[in-house]
Amino acid sequence: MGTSSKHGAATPRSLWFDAAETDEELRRTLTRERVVNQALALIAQEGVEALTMRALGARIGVVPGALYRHVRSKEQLQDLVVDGVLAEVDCDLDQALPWTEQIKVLAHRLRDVLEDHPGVATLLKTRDPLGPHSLSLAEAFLLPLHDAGFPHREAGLAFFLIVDYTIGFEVSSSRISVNEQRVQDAATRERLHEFFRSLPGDRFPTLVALGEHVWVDNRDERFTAGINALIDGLHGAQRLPPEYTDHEAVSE
Amino acid sequence: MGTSSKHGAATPRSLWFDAAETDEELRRTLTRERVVNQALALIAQEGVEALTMRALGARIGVVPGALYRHVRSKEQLQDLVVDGVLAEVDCDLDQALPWTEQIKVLAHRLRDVLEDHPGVATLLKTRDPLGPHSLSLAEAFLLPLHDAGFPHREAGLAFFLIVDYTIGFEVSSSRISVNEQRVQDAATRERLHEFFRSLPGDRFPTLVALGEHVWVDNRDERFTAGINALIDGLHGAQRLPPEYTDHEAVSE
DNA sequence: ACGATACCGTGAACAGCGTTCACCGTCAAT
DNA sequence: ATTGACGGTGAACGCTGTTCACGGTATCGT
Repeated sequence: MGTSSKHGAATPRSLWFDAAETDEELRRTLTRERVVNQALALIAQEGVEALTMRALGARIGVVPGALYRHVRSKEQLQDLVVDGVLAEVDCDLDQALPWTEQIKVLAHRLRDVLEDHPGVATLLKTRDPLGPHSLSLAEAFLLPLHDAGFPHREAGLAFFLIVDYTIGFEVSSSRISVNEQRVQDAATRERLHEFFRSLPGDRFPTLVALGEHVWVDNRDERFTAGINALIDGLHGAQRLPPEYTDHEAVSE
Repeated sequence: MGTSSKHGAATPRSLWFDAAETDEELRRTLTRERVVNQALALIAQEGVEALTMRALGARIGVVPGALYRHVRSKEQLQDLVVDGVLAEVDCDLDQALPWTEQIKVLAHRLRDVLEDHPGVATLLKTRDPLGPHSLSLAEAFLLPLHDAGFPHREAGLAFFLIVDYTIGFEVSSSRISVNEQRVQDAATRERLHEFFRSLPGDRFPTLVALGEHVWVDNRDERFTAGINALIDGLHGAQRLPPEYTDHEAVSE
């Protein structure tokens, strides 16, 4: 199995089983696991854009090129980081709860973990999650949906709807960076409100009226309300005929 | 907010009114407008990651540094590109339609435009859409919501819910790939299905059962179903008491 | 126990990136 | 006709991801 390093045909399995040989690798100073852990630590401390092969090498005390013995590319490293973060999501659910509650709990757990690792959501959107823990999470989402009676296709749709929203929400609302100012900075927010007030009221009547109430730092509320609305929509769609999605006239 | 980088100041207005002096700039060979247009063309032809100051300069027939006479940084260029794309969204709505339909139409228009400019959605998630056309779009979304009776805060929540989902969807689904190849490719999709079948069935029972039905290339269907569910959820929430979002127990 | 061998970090290099800046030509205004 | 600002040039700086020949080291077969 250890021989699968170079021409491994690069099926998704490579992401999967390569790390299984932890027995021998434990004694070595530099392992793939250590590289990924240090990458996570680096991201936690300095943000996701500080994840640089050189910076990571320096942090571990190794020349940049050495990392390539354990990781095929920076992209793969990012995949591994993503999966490492997703591993923190607790996928155990109380199956006695209604499916709507189970999904809500899981979505909130996912968001909390992403919140703890700012910037990682960005990676999640860029790469796609086929690592073992990503799949465990998918399984955890799909099971309640399936048990609730969603047919295969609809369960898939609902799954993507929830996950896309959760990740997308986190990507867009958590753009922070360490040095740059975020909206919850009071001064910046005040400038933003002033900006809205300065807009031409004839062109953006609703916007200037609602502006200060819209661009506020109420991310928790936004996410909770979003997930609730979304799941309510799914709940309603569940009891409708399968032709439910056929509002073709909409997309003109 | 991410629009201003280091030298503070730089209120959002800069994005707005800088380009207002088009009178004199028209006769010059290289204008900000031309730079942005060429950037859009470059992205359309070679993808968003091909947008490089050097490549853009070469395409225009100019040394890279020359671009900085018209654009403060690559970040600002990206902001301008985003706003240029958003300008293509038709914001006129038939106010006779129910608000749900208006929002659906608008969301679909937004998605269609983003679909026409692959990769731009990525920029949208990274930068803050505060350009004039971004604001027009926000206005177009907020008006029907406001008219439908959503209070300020709830209109804002609904607006972000819809926009976050639409953009997030486009970001994540426009580049689903396995080892760099898109899922559209039938062979790759077959490999993906095979991958799902190869998964340990005891760990991912639902996943292997639904796998082939979940990861399929039905993005149009996914988006339509998602938007419908989402708006139905909003529609339902509209008639509920404001304490509606207080399922605090959910986030454990 | 010894030599072969596979492993793995080193150091240097390459190509490309965004960005800056002194320089100088061209054009508009005085 | 002189001045002066504007704007493109070319070269450089410091950064990035990635590759590769070179050794040293630890393991394995005999």
